[in-house]
Parts: sequence; structure tokens; C-alpha cells
Amino acid sequence: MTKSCGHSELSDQAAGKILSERGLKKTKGKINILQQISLSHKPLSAQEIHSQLKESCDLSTVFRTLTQFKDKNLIKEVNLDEGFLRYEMGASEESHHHHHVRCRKCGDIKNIEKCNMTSFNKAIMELGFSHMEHRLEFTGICSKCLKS
Amino acid sequence: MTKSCGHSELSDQAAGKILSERGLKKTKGKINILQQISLSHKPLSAQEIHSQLKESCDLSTVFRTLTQFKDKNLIKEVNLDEGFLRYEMGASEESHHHHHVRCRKCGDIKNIEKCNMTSFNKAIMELGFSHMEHRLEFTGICSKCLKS
DNA sequence: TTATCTGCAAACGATTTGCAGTTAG
DNA sequence: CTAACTGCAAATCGTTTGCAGATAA
Repeated sequence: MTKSCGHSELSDQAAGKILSERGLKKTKGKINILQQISLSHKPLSAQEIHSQLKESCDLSTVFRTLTQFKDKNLIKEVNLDEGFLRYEMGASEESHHHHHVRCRKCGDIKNIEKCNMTSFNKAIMELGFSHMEHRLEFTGICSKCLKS
Repeated sequence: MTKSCGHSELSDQAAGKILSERGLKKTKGKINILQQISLSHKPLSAQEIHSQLKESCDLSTVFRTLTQFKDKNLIKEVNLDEGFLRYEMGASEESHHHHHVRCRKCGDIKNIEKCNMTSFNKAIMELGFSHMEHRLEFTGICSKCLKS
């Protein structure tokens, strides 16, 4: 079973299918970018995608593609306070809700799978807000950096 | 009792004292900026501070001052995914730890005073991380916007 | 064919910097 | 007096946009 939510080898065909399903043309660039993101174990920046693609496709095209993917709910924006944005698979069904820890020294990023927001959501509803979304990102020192 | 953690009328004198304590010169600009931030009920952007100061002090000076205040642990950076940063009083002792909710429609910002992170911190320590800091920001639709 | 996509260069907004003059201590 | 501060203009960085040519459907 081919999943579209990260870590999976996405065949050209599978990627192409996803693209046409969302009404996007199957171009070399879009397929490559989609594969890059789905393969990555951590959210990628536009720059990272661009260089991993060996500049085969213009940086502005990478940004345009990411915007389209985001609009089509294929990927999700991740802001880790680095001064730029990252992107990871899945904004909806297929992807599981999670957060991140980033090491303040080496920048390494890990996922946190658990998310129990009940008490917060309650506090916020009391402020009169609804249709909540939240972003919870951690920063810390990873075990490797602790020893250096 | 004059507190330095938001909502308080900070006299020129009190502001000046804080500045010299941290080894900064008491200039008109620095005092004004400090007062602005301490008076505000929500985190302010450099632009907002600059225009509220009626451009009496250059935007680059506002940025430089904010950087200094942050380095001296006087203020804290707040990233609400708006494409720019905001600043609020207190990075240490005097200020209470809290988070924010921002309305996705009108941009209104409210504080959330409660923060119970125990389960997350546990999950993250298991990943080998220590010296944790976290950022939890909510987005939602406020009651006013819900009716329009 | 034609709507979508692309590369390229220029534009953007937030933030930073260099520099030469100003001021607090 | 001198280190810290300032305004101004130019630079930087991430991201966006206009345009004219290319390409998927």
C-alpha cells in the first residue's frame, strides 16, 4: 500500500495520479517536489527542496508549486521560528496530527506524535473562539549536542 | 507597585531605571518603546511600535532596540505566523508564561494564561531532548467574526 | 489549441547593516 | 571624552510577481 504521508517511496506514477486528482499537471518538477517531500523524514524548506533537486527547477517554481500543493491540501506549512518555512506531507485525512522538536544547537528536527489539547481548547472556547487550529513546537538541546 | 510585565503605566523614571539596570542608555526612543510594549495588551510588531511612536524614531532604530531588549531578556519574541514578529514584555521572572489565540479573520489576539505541558515534555524527554522551550499558538475564529 | 506551467529578472516586505554624525554618562 | 546611540540609505533574505516562451491535456 502506497501512502502519501511521508517516508514512502512515491513512484512517478503514484505521484502523477495524486497530481491529476487535484487538478494539477504532471510535470517533472511537480512530481520531483512531491516525491522529495513524501520521502523526507522531516519538513523541508523551499531552499532545501531546490538544492536537493540540483537546481533542475527554478526556486520560484518550487515556491509556486508549494503554494499550489498547500492550497490543494496536499502539504502543510511548518514554522519552526527559523526565519523561513518548511513543508511536510498531508494537511488532511491521510496524515496524522503531530508536532516537532528542534534542537537549538544543531537544528535537528524530530516529530512528536502525541497531541492532547483538551484543556487548552476548553480555555480558548471560553474566550469565545471557535474553529480552533493550533501550532505547538518545541525547542531543546538534543542528546548529541548536550555532550559538546 | 510598578510591574514591568505589560499593562502597567511605566513612568519615564521607572523605564529609565530598567534601562540602566540592563546597561542601556536612557534615550527618548528606548524609553518610549519600552513604555509602548509594557502598556500594550497584546504583542506589538516593530511596524506598530514605529507608527504608534509617530515615526519619532527610525524603524531601524526600533528593530535595533527590540534586539537589545530581547538580548537583555526584557522582552520576548512572539511568532504568530503572520510573516513578521511581535514583541511583548518579559522573558524571565516577572512575566508569567502564557500563549496566544489569534482570529484567522480579524487578526485579534488574546492571551491564554494556562499552560500544562507535562505530557508533552515527557514525550520529548524520551526523544533525548533536554532544556525544553515550547511555543504554543492557537488560531480560531472569534465570536465577533463568527457572525459576519 | 489553450490553460497551466516554467525560467528569468525584477519587486516585495521584514529585517539588518555600514556609515557618519549625535548624545548620554 | 568616548562608547553607545541615532537616522539614513543601501543591503540582505525569504518569498512573490510579471512576462514571454514552453508544454501537458
